[in-house]
Amino acid sequence: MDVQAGALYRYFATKQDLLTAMAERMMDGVADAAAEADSGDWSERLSALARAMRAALLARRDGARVFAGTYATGANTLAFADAVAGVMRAAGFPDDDAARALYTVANFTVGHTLEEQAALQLGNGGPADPGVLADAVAAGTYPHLEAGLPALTSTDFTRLFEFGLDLLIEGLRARR
Amino acid sequence: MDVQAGALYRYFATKQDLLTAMAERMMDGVADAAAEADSGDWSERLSALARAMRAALLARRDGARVFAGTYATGANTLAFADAVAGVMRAAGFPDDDAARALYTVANFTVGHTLEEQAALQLGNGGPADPGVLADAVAAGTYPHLEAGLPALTSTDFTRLFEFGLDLLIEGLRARR
DNA sequence: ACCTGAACACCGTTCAAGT
DNA sequence: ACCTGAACACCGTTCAAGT
Repeated sequence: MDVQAGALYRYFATKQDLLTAMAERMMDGVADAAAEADSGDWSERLSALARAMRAALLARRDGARVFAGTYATGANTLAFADAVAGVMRAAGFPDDDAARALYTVANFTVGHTLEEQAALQLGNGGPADPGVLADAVAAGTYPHLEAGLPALTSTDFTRLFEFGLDLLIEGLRARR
Repeated sequence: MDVQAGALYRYFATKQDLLTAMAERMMDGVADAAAEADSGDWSERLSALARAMRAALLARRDGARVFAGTYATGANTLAFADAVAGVMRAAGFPDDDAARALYTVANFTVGHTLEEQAALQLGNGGPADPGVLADAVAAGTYPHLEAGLPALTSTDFTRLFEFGLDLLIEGLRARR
């Protein structure tokens, strides 16, 4: 914005408040992903919500860090949370499990995207480039990491996200 | 430490380096949790590693935030990663799935503990107390959140962590 | 009503000077 | 060898003064 930093204090009491408003803004429309899911299957609707949240965080520089650093309780964020819990309850899960599943999915999504965006910035001329991990593994004796190095240094974060999401959904299915 | 801030620059080139060293220090001994697990079952050994990591982050103020903000590739962190991948490979998972499972477990654990420590600090005279969520839900129309409010506002973070961990493990079992 | 510009306290970093 | 003290640039915040 073409404005001095101090001018923002007319609209937000503190920088935290500004960041919280930004987090709220990022979540705009994310809850709609459930209704837009192709099938009526609960697992597809849950996946759609998680993917929409990841996409929303990825759309802004440091989106995950901003979201993780705030305690957003705005309408968009609550609508998203309500949608996730709603999908779970409709699938037959008890109310408290639906609430816990919401936290698990959200925490995983934020944790994943936090790492994804951090890796993106390291690639963009940051202090440590991705080769650091390969070098560190080569320097020590980590047989299991060495075996998984292709997957560990892969930049296909979508696949990594889908892997974790699949684990959560299969875990939910087993508990149903 | 009884020392001026500037004195630390004899040991660390930048504050980031100091934080990375702190992250490394927190992970000291966490990898040993796998060997100390009661049973030889892979799921018990994996759970033990995840619990040990959460405990290590919880042991320090802002532990999760420090860990999430660094790109730690020290011996302790790599030993932990190698232990997780090792448990997975021994359980029969292919190398790349073992690597991805490591990321999923780590991202979930960091994401969960990040939120857990944030909530702890909000309780300690922070700007927003836990009642904020209840108030926000009461003000709007969020039927599914209302139904799950007891679980949503619970301070039993161990139970919440175990719930998510169980989902991941059952998801892994289904894929095995 | 809304912004600028200057000021303040604070923090990351540097470095000459002390011991 | 290791620390202090002062300095610098930068950032979050405040506020009087402008339009």
